[in-house]
Amino acid sequence: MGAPLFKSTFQVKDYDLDATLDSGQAFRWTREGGKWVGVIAGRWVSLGMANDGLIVRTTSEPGDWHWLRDYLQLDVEYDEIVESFPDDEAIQGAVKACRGLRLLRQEPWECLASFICSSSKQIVQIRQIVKNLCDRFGEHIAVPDESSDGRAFPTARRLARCSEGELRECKMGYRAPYVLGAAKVVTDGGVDLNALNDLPCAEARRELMKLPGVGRKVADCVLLFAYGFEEAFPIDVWIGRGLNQLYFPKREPNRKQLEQFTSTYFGPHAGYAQQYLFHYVRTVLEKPVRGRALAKKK
DNA sequence: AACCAGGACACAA
DNA sequence: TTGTGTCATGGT
Repeated sequence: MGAPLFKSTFQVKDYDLDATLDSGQAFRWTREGGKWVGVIAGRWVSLGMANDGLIVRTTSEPGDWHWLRDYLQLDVEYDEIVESFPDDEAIQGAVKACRGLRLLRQEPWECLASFICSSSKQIVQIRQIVKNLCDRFGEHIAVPDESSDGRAFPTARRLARCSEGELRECKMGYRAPYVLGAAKVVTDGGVDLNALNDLPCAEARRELMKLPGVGRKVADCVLLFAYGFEEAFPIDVWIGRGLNQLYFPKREPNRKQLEQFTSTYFGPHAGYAQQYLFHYVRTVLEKPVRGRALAKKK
């Protein structure tokens, strides 16, 4: 039979669970009957909202909830963050439309491997690749219902033992050698993921970019979503188009110029601003036109 | 049925 | 240093 389930409630305010778990920063959360089911640090977890309270069910012994508070970032000063944004129409509109959207604090290796797989992929496909990896190579974890199959995200050590073909069977295509190479470097200490917390953001970024398949954008995602470097501002195709539309409707700057702009303009919590803009352009601005409106001109 | 996706990389200029 | 073709796979 399944593992016993422990329930606890956390008082939260300004926390939009749906937006947070479904905004393209983490890829394993699934909706199951009004609740979100996922895995945090090898623990099966179910999350739900009711009466301004966050209801948590987990197979992990209650007591020290630090792993949960840290992952969900329950203790951040939300108001201070959104009030630090510049007072322009675009970002203020995004905050107004997405109030309660949060950044998570994910495990570095899972975040890193997932975003190596993310390049030039739609979010639904990234989720499928990550699921394939977990189903094939993740350790079994305790689950409340024996009919379900809970697994942790596979360790770097485990993936380093895979063949490139086994990874390609997870449908990650040309990213397979990247994931394999990164897993090997991380496993034999070429890059120490546990040491990046103590580095300045720029140095941590340089370390990450030593890994195969990790360029500026993937590195920034990991810096922001796993290490909490809030000055990191990942620029993908959506953010690039969004910034062009909202801030530079005529000029159309290139990627480097956008990096310059975003490194100062949005302030010390720029990474949060980035997540608001990302969610905003995807759920509000471009919904009716599905991208065509901003196609390359000429 | 084309077009594009939370890009990185080797290679050109 | 900045710009282009290529790389799998599948959603819309």
